[in-house]
Amino acid sequence: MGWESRLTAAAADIDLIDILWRQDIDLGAGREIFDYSHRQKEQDVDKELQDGVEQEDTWPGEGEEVLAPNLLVDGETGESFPAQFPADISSLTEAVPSESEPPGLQNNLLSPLLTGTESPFDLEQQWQDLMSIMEMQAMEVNTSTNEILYNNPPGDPLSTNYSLAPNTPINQNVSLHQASLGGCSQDFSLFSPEVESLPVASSSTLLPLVPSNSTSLNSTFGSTNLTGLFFPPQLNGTANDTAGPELPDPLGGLLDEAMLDEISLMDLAIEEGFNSVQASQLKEEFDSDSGLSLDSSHSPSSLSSSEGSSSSSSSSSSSSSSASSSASSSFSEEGAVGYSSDSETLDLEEVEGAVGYQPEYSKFCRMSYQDPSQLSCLPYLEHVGHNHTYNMAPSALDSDKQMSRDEHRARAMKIPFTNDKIINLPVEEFNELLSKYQLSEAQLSLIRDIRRRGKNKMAAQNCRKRKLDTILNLKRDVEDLQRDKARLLREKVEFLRSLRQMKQKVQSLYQEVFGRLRDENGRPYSPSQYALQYAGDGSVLLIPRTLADQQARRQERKPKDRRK
DNA sequence: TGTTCGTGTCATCAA
DNA sequence: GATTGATGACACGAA
Repeated sequence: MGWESRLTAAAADIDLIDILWRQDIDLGAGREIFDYSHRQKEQDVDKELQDGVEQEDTWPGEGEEVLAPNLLVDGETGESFPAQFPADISSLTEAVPSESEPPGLQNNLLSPLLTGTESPFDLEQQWQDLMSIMEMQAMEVNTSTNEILYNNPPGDPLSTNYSLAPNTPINQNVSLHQASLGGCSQDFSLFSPEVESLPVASSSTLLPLVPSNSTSLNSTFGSTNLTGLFFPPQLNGTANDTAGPELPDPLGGLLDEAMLDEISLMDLAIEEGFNSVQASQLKEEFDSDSGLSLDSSHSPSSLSSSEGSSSSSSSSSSSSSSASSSASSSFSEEGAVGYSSDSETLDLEEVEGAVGYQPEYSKFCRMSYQDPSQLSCLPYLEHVGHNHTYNMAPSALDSDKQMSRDEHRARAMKIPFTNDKIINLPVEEFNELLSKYQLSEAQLSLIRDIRRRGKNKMAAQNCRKRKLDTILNLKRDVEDLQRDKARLLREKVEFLRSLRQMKQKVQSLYQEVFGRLRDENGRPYSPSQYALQYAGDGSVLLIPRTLADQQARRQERKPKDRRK
């Protein structure tokens, strides 16, 4: 049963909450801000109703009948709102606005639980968060966001409204004592030295908390008028003020459906087994401004026709095959060529054992030399079979007709050894080979050119592969960093949400405690005249608002002085 | 027909 | 100084 439907039992309450909500929605406060405290009060109401005790409104003259005349009309929303709300029912120190203070100041004197910690989360900060998360949505590929946001049981109004992560360290059963101790002391200015030094016993204005007896409790919560009971005019006004600027929903406008849909799409890509590169390509479907288009659609199996033909043709080269055994050992020792687009030259073992680059990213590359397994026959490097540049006419295609330009030149110049040897032999062996033959200057020049071009060709291939590796590594790094950023933003959102919930709990506890307080005559204290304040020892004091105002101002000055 | 890609080649630099 | 590797730039053919 949702909170709205429950509220239908008290239409006046709905109106009032709507008024408050509409006033605050501009400031980013979600309606759920009101929901939690209301939910708690409903529980109390149910409890009281079960006791069968029907009581009057506990705030003298603060029922709806009295409330109505005090309503003011909001110039912006056109809604009515109570005229003299105290700044914040949850304010424990400085949240005691004097009624003579201007509204602006009252806003600043909201609950210390809120004001004291809101500075990092002011409106500007919220917008920065919003923008950050808007960036995050474009890169987010983690599934956790959806899980956190959507996996709440639908029947749980708390989790539904607050989207509380399972591990969010929120104690749902926070007691007043818990709320006033330990962990809150840092964030909430409840335990200021001023508070601790208050002359508790001597001050006649300070009233010790006297727990109401059962009768007064019943008189407090027995009312069926939820508005008058839980949101007395001033308290309602406080809730309004508090929920508005103080408790903006960090997720309110951030994780909208469009964003989550996109995140879900990216999550789906991951869940469907896409690897990071594929996921990144999917992302490029959305945002293709990287300038890096790694075409993975070209599988390594799609060897170009030129490669295939060159491979087959070169493998049948008789001269190459005869020299392969002698040359290959030298190549390995020399560490010649890593990968070879003209991989026709070396057998697979030598290709893999040689220097160069293993085709780690072969699936991303169109380069046909990426996959050694595709190279069934691996003759010599000089048999470059790229048919687009050096191939002979198709009519000349037979086993050893597809030769490179240098091969043709070598044949024309009657070079007595293979281009493979020319290119890949170590310098000493190469010179030794040259010395065995009587070669003309033209032949020697051609041989040196062949060797230079052959080595440079392999170097160019290695260079290109290296460049590709660098690009891919950078792309991977970018993805990792984007993932980290998204994770940190998610954590920030969760922390903000937890903080907001804690504030709401404290606020609710304040309301509850204050509402139960009774003076000597059994009447409740007016929130416009009194406020609760925590002492350093964990006790709670009821102090006049004027004193609380002074405390609040002192608290406000402190951070300013610190900045100076 | 223009673009993109893969490749070979040259020039240059550095080790 | 020669050799070799790396790399930018260019040209070419193929898709």
